[in-house]
Amino acid sequence: MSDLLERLRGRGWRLTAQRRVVAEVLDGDHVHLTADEVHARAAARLPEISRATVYNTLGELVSLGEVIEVSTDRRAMRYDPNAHRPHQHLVCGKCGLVRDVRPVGDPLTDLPEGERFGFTLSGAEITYHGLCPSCASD
Amino acid sequence: MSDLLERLRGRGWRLTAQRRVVAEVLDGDHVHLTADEVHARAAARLPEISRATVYNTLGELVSLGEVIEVSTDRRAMRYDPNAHRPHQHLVCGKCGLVRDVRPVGDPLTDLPEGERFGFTLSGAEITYHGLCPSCASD
DNA sequence: TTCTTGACTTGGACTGAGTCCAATGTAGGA
DNA sequence: TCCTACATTGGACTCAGTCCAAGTCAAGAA
Ligand SMILES: [Mn+2]
Ligand SMILES: [Mn+2]
Ligand SMILES: [Zn+2]
Ligand SMILES: [Zn+2]
Repeated sequence: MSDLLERLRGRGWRLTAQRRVVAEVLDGDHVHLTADEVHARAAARLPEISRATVYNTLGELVSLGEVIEVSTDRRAMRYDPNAHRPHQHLVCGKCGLVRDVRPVGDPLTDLPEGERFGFTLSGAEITYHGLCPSCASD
Repeated sequence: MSDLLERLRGRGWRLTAQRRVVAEVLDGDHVHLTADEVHARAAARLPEISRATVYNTLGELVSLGEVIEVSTDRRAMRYDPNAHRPHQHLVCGKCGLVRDVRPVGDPLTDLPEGERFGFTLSGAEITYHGLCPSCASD
């Protein structure tokens, strides 16, 4: 994650305490936090950080391609640091748990020419829905 | 569409003018309107209809399985009367045009056992992204 | 090391989408 | 025709996110 910060500094990013804690909070696997969750965790380390800065920083990380936005429900957008390896999402409909998954094959090839309506395709997003082990046994 | 209204009346639905115009507005193919678009079109026929009633009616149609909710962007939910035949969506990233598409195969079978994390799967939603013919030639 | 300055951060006002509710109206059975 | 449980209404409210003017500060220049 500090290699991330170095990379961004090389791209002209000013390294502030606020940006550092946001990057730290986003470290890990299967991380899909909302902006307010990021803010709460960042504020635990740096109490004066504002919501506006969290939104600014997340937006920059997204446009720099270091974080992707994922919407798993009709509520808040989630921020995912696993931007380097393409993947899809498996969501528990009861507790909201999100796992990164890699289906076999390229989703784009499943859409036959006759179903493309002349579009130029650029990508596909898949959300698998189900119940996680602990929610299934309730 | 009036067969829909009959079916719902058989299920104890009171047939009001408001519900009738909401159902009429949702008729057609490749229809994916936001609640406010439904409200605007319904109000053209029945000026006194309220936003609250449009939301109530759409919510009922969704829980009765007659309409599905689709979120194609980070903005408003869209309401899709094509609830009878399972399908996926192809979205133009520029103008927002949405087409119903049917990829080959069952998306669920593309997720190998080792990538299911013990979940009980219930469905998969795919959004294909691209540019429609007129946006691609700009 | 200090200076300078444009980039960064801040709190709070604002927006858009959606929910909730108490008061009012009405579909449809008796 | 009457009754009433169900439906509709406007407006207040919530939640996620955006915007802004004022204040702060990282980091290059000297
Ligand atoms: Mn992910
Ligand atoms: Mn559709
Ligand atoms: Zn669960
Ligand atoms: Zn287009």
